[in-house]
Amino acid sequence: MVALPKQMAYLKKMRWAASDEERCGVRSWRWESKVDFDFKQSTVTLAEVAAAAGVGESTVSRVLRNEGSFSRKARERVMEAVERLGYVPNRIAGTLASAGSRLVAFVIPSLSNIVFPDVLRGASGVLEANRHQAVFSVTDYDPQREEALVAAMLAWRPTAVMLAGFEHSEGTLKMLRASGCRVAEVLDVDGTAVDLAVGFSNRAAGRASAEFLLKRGYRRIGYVGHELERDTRAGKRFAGFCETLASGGSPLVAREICSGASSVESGRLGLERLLARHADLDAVYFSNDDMALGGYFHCLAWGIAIPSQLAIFGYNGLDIGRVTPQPLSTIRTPRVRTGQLAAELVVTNAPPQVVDLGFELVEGATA
Amino acid sequence: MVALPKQMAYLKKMRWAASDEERCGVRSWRWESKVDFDFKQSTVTLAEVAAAAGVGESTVSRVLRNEGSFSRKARERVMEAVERLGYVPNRIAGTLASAGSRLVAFVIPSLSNIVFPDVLRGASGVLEANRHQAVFSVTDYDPQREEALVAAMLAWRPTAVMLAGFEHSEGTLKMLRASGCRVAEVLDVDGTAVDLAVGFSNRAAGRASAEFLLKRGYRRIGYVGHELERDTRAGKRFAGFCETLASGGSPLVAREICSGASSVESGRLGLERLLARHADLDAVYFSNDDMALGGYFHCLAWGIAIPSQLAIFGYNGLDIGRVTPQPLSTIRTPRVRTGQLAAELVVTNAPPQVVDLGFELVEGATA
DNA sequence: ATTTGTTTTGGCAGCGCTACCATTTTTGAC
DNA sequence: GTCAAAAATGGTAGCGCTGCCAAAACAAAT
Repeated sequence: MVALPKQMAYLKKMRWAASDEERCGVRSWRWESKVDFDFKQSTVTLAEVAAAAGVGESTVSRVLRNEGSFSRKARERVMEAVERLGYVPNRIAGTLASAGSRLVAFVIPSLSNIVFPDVLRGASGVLEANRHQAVFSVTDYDPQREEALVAAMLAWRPTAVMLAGFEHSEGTLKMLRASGCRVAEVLDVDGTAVDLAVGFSNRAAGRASAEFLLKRGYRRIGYVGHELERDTRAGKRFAGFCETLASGGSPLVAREICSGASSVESGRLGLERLLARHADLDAVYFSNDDMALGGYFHCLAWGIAIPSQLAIFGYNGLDIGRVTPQPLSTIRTPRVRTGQLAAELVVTNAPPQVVDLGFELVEGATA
Repeated sequence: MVALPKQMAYLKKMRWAASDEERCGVRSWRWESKVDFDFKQSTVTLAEVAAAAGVGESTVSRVLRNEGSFSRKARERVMEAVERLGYVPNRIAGTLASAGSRLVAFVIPSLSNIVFPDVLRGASGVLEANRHQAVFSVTDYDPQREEALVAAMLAWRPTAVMLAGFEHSEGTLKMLRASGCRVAEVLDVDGTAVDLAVGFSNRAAGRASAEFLLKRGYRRIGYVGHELERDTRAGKRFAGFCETLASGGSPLVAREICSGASSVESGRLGLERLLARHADLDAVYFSNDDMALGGYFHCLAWGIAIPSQLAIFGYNGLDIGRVTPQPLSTIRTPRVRTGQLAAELVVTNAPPQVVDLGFELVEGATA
């Protein structure tokens, strides 16, 4: 059912361009398609191309895949026919016949958290260069959905499935193992891989952050994060962080967990709430850079001096953090590289392995 | 369908083992897989399930798709066999036999520009709810690549193809029209649609921004943008902006075009360069919020008072702009909704139409 | 019981392509 | 020319599933 919003509150606000067309409002109109409205697939098949070119089907197939041997003349005739008929190969049929889908499935927690688009971006280039294609779906950090989506993905007989981290339901793991396709678990190395894993240690990142803050002399340290049960990698960072703080003799003073996904706004609100309870903190660790930026903005807005009055530390190393008036202190992670490498391992059919790409601590100016 | 195992032990308490290996470096090791390293696809077929269940193939097919009629008993026997054998349906074969891929192809310019993940996010939910799947590839704003990628996508006989905007190569258009699959062009309405279009008017957004700035009394206005030939929607905004400025009697004073994609850093550098040439500007329009944030940070860092000394105006209405110390003045666009609606139109096989979802001007505090 | 109508079932022909193999044509060395 | 080796070609059997159809089983009404 097409649900066209009839009246949206925000539209009333303003009207522009009284002159010609009214563009700002919701508007919709029919457009007489030149396309035949009976949307059936164009049905030029390889057999038809073969007939048109006056060669056998096998020859057409070989020419099109540039594989096996065929004469220059055959090639020309085939290409001519392909062009003339507007033939588009059917990979569905091709895959069924040859058992090689060249499809790589991504089952990721979210598209809002820039981390995952980054991985997709890295992988996407490599896949394309190797004539593979990316399919994806979004779990919203829900293991149940992940399981259902993995099942759906496997139905496409992908070359590989890529998932975030190691925490999956038993059912998911079982399916993956039974599927026979490659599995790449990315963005973490703290756990047991099914097959391939590419990423970095979140726990170590948490520890490194704590160590840095301690070394800088901060002692009353707090944490602002988002839902940890869902984002298990953030949970691991937090655990590593607390661990090192504790063994350093300055255990975490307080934490504020914001419900929902991480966001700049959550970070800002989280810090506000945390400081309301503990005004004497001298440093705050955030679950990631988005959250940290929110904290940073809070401080800017309220005139809290950074880092003398309060230090801020994030995670991810987003580009934006390098351009803020004071560069954000954070840990930069090779997310794009993670996607690239995972894709490379998959397309080269590399043996099972875990690759730790490490991370880089960016000192910045906020801690 | 594969029965999904119930309990998930996915939250197997992670062990935060003591300080063992140093995780921060690059490291990689082999892991002895329990999976047979001959990665052949599991080969349980529907026929085998039928045999195991003691029913015909058709019955299995009907049960699995929950379509047509079958007895309760048949259902039970089939499900039991499916579970016991770990059968995963093969959609490749299913699609070939039934001509309905339930695949929606996205050919988008970029994953770095948050706009596109937003659209994907909106579409993704709707598609999933309708048992469709998203395939995507990235053109990097290159029409040639777009053409190649569309061709590759069409080989999967998708239900629909979604593209950004209306500017496509002749070849792309021809293929799309000939493909017989639905086409949705998103994020713009200023142009001629092939089939479906969902978005908002970039021209009008540019005009609205200019009108707003003029109304606020700014007269010496500049522009900082990124490569316009590539991002045609940004180009349309710019055109609309200049148009209104000119007809308002205060034509654009200067512009600074940064090479490469839009980014916070480009915005900062761009503003710096622009001000070096024209110190007397009283407002700057940016090609989008990322760029505008960069400009905002530049001002913060250099003590340029906003908006009294210099006004800043962006485009997109990113969340982050609402949380900066001064909320960013910008135009908020319904990107997620665009993805949703486009997906809805596609899955409901709605007639060809263009839907303008409008936009909202956010006054903010920077202009 | 018999008839009529309804539900359930299984067989099988493709879907469009590739893999394999057998056949034909070409090439090159004598 | 001849002959063996190599290159080029075409026929055809599936890949795993769904759609169609006829057959079988069951139910309801006489």
